Amino acid sequence: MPNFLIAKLQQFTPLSDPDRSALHAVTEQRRQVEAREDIVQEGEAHGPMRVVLDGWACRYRQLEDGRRQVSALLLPGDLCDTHVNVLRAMDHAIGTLTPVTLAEIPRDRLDTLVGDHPDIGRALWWEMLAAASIQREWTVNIARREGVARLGHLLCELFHRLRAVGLTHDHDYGLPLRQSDLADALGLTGVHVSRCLQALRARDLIALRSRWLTILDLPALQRTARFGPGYLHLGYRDPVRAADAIPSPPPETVRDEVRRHPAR
Amino acid sequence: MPNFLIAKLQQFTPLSDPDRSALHAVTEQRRQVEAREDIVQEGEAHGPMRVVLDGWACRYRQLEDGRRQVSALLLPGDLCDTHVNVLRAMDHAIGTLTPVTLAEIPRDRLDTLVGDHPDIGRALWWEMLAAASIQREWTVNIARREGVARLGHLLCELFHRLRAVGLTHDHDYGLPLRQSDLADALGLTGVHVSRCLQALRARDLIALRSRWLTILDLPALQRTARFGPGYLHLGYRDPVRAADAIPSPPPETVRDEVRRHPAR
DNA sequence: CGGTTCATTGAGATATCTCAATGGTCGTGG
DNA sequence: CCACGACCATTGAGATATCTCAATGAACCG
Repeated sequence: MPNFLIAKLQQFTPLSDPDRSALHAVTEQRRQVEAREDIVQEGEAHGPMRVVLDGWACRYRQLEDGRRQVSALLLPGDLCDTHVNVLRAMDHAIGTLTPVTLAEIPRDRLDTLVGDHPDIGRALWWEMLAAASIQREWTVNIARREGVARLGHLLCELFHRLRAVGLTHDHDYGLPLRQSDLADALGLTGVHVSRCLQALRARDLIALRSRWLTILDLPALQRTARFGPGYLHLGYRDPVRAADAIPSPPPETVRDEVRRHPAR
Repeated sequence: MPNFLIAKLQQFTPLSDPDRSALHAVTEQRRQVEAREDIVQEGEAHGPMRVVLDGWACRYRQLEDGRRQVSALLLPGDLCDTHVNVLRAMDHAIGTLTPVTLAEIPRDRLDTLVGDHPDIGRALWWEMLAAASIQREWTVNIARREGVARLGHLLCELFHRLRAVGLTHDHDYGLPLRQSDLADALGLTGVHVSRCLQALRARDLIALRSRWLTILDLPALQRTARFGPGYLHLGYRDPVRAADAIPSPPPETVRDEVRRHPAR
């Protein structure tokens, strides 16, 4: 499996060979988590720095009435806890959506890593700020766009973020979420997400079958979603995807596809 | 005027005398900005680190259709740009809501400040992470709570944040926003905010007159808004407000009040 | 005093929700 | 290989929250 953390950080700066092997070394310690389990629970104290190396996870808060709100989607290469030792307790939980491979980097190793490799430190800084920017954009998206555009916006965002780590194939990508997950992320209902998806399909903007999304007309989708990629702060500078991360082809049969993603 | 940056950072750790005077020194360079002007515009490159020393500002994005969404409210003591030199361009604008006093700290002074005063560095870290947590909570609030609760939640948040810097008086505070500003922050319409305010008034939870908010029953308001202060990561450890920041009394006449706040 | 800005109110339009029923797909066990 | 159950997506129809537009009212300002 390619190292998606490296792929991601290289979106910010090209890293040297020593940088890359240091990152490889530091992500060797891994942990598998099943789908639909918590990685970190609300109220928990801080632990090591965790990185999602494969699979999808999310930050979420469970509301009193049983509904939940996902406040961020964590894709391969994303960091779980930027909140170093500073905050006492997690104010939200992190849970998996698919089976996830996690790297756990002890704080002291992280410190020496950043000390020895300033470019990595800067790239981690960038990742934090980009994540904050995404969070702001979610606020805007949820607050101001109606269902269809809101959903389209998320699908565009995921496309660009996945492309940055080499997890797209043309205008396709594996989308291992069910509609209720999308609803939790968008502040909508599962039922309504279903209808919004229909609307996007009816306009020939997307096709979604068996957890595989095809964007049929990216410019048109971005237009209807009023999506601009600037807030992602991605460079696509060194398109790592060819070299370091090979995307899977679109599925031939449903069964094959589902098996391959995202456990791979 | 008390230094609200110091008041705020002391919510995280008590600072030593040298720390405090270093902060005083570094915030001496000030700038006044009129109400309803931009401090930083979208697309602008990074500048010095800016701190709101007095008055209210907000992060916002202007949408194509003329509406705008406020993604964060910046109160006295809050930082404008955490995005150090890392990101190329602002993905949102920062504008004032009232007249604002700004401190502008050049990057190199910031670096030496943090180098010489590690506690300040840690406190700035904390401020960043707390801001990110607030941003997540806004996502949840806007996505999942209906108008009345959503508005109540914001009013509770502002109460706690203002109290942390000593800008409350009992259960009152100056709220220099018009209803359309609240609407922009909440993802609602001005009209609807008006109705939600009526609802809160009708339940005897708040009183709001001439930019002064009185919370008549904080526990009840927090209950109906399902507000929990944990995500603010405030300690109230060293209640600086008595020592370093004197809140203004509630207004006697409308005219007096409006003059005093927040220009002071 | 008249103008400007903001808040309030009313009434019809729309987006989204809720609840309940139906249908599809996949895995499992006989 | 089929039948069943589990899980998820789809559809329909009525309920509700919020929006839009327009009119009125209140406060303040010069």
